[in-house]
Amino acid sequence: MKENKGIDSFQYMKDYELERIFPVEFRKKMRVYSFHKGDLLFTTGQMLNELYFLVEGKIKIYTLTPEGKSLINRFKRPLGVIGDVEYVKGSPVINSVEAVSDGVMLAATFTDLKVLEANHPPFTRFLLETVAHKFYTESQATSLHMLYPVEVRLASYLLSISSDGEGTLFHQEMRTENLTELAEWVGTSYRHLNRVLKRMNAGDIIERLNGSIKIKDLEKLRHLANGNIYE
Amino acid sequence: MKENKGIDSFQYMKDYELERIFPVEFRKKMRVYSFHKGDLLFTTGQMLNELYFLVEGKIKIYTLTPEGKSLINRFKRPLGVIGDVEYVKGSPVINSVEAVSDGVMLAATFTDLKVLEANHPPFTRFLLETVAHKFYTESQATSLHMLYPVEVRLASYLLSISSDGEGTLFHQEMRTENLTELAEWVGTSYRHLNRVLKRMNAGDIIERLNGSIKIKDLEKLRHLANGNIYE
DNA sequence: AGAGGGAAAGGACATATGTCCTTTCCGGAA
DNA sequence: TTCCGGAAAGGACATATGTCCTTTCCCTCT
Repeated sequence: MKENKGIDSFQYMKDYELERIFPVEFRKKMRVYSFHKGDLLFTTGQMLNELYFLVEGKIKIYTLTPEGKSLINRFKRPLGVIGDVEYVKGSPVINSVEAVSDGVMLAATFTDLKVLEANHPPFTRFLLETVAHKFYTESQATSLHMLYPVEVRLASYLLSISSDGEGTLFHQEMRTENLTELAEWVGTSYRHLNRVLKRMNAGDIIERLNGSIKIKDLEKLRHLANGNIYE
Repeated sequence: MKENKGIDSFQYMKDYELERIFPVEFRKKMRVYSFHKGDLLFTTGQMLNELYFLVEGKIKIYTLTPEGKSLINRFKRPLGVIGDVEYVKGSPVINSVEAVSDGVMLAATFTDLKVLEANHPPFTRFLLETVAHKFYTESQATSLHMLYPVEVRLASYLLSISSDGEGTLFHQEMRTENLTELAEWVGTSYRHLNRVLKRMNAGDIIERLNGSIKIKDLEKLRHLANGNIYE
């Protein structure tokens, strides 16, 4: 990730309604960074001195254990805030962050932000809402993970990414970029994920074609997920 | 839980440094409730209209599944804040709350708080710090739960409650109020907890006497916990 | 078309954890 | 002291999940 002065940060701030929380003078102090797919953006334990706003692209937040196991905590798309908890607590980075696609982030230093907070309450309020939402999501996820088997979590996941707006609800097709990643997301091993997928396949709940997963029976899936849904 | 006008809320506010976040005029609007051991204080799904401050006693926050399984998310002692996320998000209560002992809570209505926020930034800041810390803790717990077996979580728990301040570190004795509760806390079944305890016992890591657990080998325990520790 | 590499699928076996019961133990009520 | 009930301990068996490998499949490059 590196600074990119050629990008118009003001447009992004307008698009994502950051103007309300950042006064004009403040906006000028912010920096713009761009990154590429696969970049390791932040690492557990590292100290931050800037708060970041994801305004373009997709990133994933994950935990690495000393033994090398990895668990994806969540994905983020614009508008995502990175480093909020670290800013408030003054603690080192909790989870590692990796770019899933190319993207852009805006940044403001902690020092500037502290000054801003002193004169501009809306920013603190914004942070509060952000963190509250993160907590809420995390809390739901914890319960889901602790109380139900992989099958249920997988069903929830499939439901949450199947855009169920229209009537063309059925036979949704969603190519999983990568089964390994999916496994890390639901918090299980690749092997086991495969096993559960096979079971769902046998139960005519989904259909697997060339590595893609097609939902065949939304009702059964809902029944499996048992009311649980991500986010 | 019921209102108790006989209790001096001002003393509590002084003790827990709430005076900084609540101006004098505001303090008068706050109510005091007392509750008894075993009281069900809040239930999942319920709507709140007050924010609570635990100033006396101990409570537990837990999740109940439709199937009746239960998972303890955390315990709280003074000063604990209850309803912060619900206040910010305007959402129904996430987890149920039960009194573990008799206790006292102060309360302020959401309506009053919104007015307060508009004129008194320190309160918003306080909430932000509270929620950030909750998120941090929750996040650690999630990783621990997802990535390690019960044995590790149990070791972490035992370490976290063994006050390791003095030199009398060894042979700490801590009577688990209740093994069932401990099981819900580490997120496993009573049976399995028992099994793991037995294994630790056989490994001379702990010693079980009349339902109490005595730590025999702190080093082994640390090794098991593998650097993970609650809170 | 042929070769090679990485992801997908799955077999075999071990471990972790859950469920259902039965047996012990211990402290309080009679 | 005796009896009883709830909590502690643990046996037996089923299920969930992990680990280590091997086999298939595609896709791409040559």
